[in-house]
Amino acid sequence: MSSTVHRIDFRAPAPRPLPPSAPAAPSFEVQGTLADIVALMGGNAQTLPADEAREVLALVRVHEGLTLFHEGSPLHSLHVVRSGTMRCVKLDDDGYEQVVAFAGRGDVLGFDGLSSGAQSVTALALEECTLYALPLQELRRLRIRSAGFDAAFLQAVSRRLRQLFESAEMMAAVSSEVRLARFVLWMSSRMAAMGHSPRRLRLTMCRRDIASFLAVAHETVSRSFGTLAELGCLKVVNREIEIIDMPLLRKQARGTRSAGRQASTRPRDLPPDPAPASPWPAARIA
Amino acid sequence: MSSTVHRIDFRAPAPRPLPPSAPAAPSFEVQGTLADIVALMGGNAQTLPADEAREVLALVRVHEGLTLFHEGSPLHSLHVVRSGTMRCVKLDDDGYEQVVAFAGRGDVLGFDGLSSGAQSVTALALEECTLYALPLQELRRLRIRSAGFDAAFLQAVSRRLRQLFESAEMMAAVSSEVRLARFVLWMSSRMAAMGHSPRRLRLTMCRRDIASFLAVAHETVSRSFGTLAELGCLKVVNREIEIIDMPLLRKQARGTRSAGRQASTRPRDLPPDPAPASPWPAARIA
DNA sequence: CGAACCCTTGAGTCTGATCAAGCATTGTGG
DNA sequence: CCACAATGCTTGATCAGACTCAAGGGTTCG
Repeated sequence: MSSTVHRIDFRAPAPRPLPPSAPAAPSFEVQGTLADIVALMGGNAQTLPADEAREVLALVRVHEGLTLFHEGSPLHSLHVVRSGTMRCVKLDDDGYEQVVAFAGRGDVLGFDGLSSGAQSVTALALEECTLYALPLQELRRLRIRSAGFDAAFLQAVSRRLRQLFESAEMMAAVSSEVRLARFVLWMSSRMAAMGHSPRRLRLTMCRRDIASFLAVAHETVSRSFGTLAELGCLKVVNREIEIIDMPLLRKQARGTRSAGRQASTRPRDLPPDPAPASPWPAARIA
Repeated sequence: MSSTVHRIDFRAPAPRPLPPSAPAAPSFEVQGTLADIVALMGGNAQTLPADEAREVLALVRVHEGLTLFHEGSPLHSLHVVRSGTMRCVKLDDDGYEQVVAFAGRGDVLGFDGLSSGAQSVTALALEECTLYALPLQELRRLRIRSAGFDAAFLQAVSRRLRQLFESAEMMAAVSSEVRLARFVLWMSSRMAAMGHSPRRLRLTMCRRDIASFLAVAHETVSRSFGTLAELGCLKVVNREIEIIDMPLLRKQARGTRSAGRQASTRPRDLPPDPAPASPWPAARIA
């Protein structure tokens, strides 16, 4: 301990090349309506007046592997993912990168840069993606023009914020196996929210990305997948995941103190009184 | 591995008692103006029309240890911290709690619940706190009435979002020592942003809270503090932290491959070409 | 076919979680 | 005012989960 000199950085993700400096020249397509994006963000498109609903918005297409925007670059527009998955990374001082989020359909990108005027993460496409581009000026105009859009927008940002809390919960301590189980469940619920089957996932990111996101080594991700498969929770073939036993998977995702002694389970500073059942409405987080 | 049965959950935080079911009866005080809260959230209060600036807003006071709201409870109002520090936790299925954020002056609480209509975390006061209470209806009214408020509000939410990315970066992998170093720097920059000295910190949370937040054991936090002190970065006396050698601390907060061999430093999939200097504006994240 | 990745598996080492005491502080009640 | 209990903080010893290093199959692509 005293000789920190020898400390080796065992940060999970292996080094990545500097992003393929492709300045990302996404092709624009004039498509999409206000009704579209409102629904996308979780608002109620029905309530939009007809004239608003027909407003046309710009769409951007980003090809696999390309960068939509770079950390530190000036913030011109927000983006809302319409299809595909984006990977948000922060560049470490050493050039290592840390995956801080995966953004899918309905997620807002760039909002976190509003307060500083610069992007706080780099966003790359894990697969072919289409996104609504909302120049800040346009954003303001829309929010003023359409109360429905404004509400939906806030909804989307709120969802994003909650997602980050959830991912904090994922990365929080616990063993790597539990972390991965939670990750799979998270992906599953996202799939479900998009109308897809919650049991069959096609991961769009490689092991290393998952590893970086969960803050473990990519070899550990492999091994944990293996373990979960052995347990009968999953069937794993490369990036194809099938959830075999959902309850078991959930169980794995929990504290996993499972069988055996649970001696120290009792909160050690439990007050003398019997502490009645939880006095507030049970949390109903995913 | 095959026998996960024996896996022990080594999640960092020790068990906590169920929150002191105190229903938190905060005392209300009629204080605070719109100009106040706008400045607090990072907006420009100067630009507010005089009549708007004088709008009076409700303040809530929460005493140390008390709960402002519980995870899962219906969302009535957002809150903006004016003084003090709040601790945001998520309750694990087993009753363990995970600290997901510390909220200080200017931070918005509850916004993440907007999309679901329920609080997604529990908020407790680490010390005596005062907060602006913004009932949702009031919030909408203010946003419509005052463009300045609206802008400031978005700013604050944006800041919060970025903070979460930053804390993701903190928890991300790396050794516990590095994590703690980053935590201290983070606290320091927060102090600086509030006009306080960035070298002298009075931590408002106990070791266990830090441990939970960073996803390590509380003993490890102690040891890491010790190590950083030995290295000459810090002086630590209980919750009083003095940063002695800021550059050294920063260095510790980095990848910390420090001296010795740095063989594998070269990104292993560096493209054949010499890869010129970073093509985009250097990231300037704290 | 080779190059470049991605994924998996193995062996060895080390950080950090656990369990267990010990001080230091605080505050409560006799 | 002083003991006693309750917490918070620190330190030690032990053990195992996970990181690193290394190497081998599988794919995809030019």
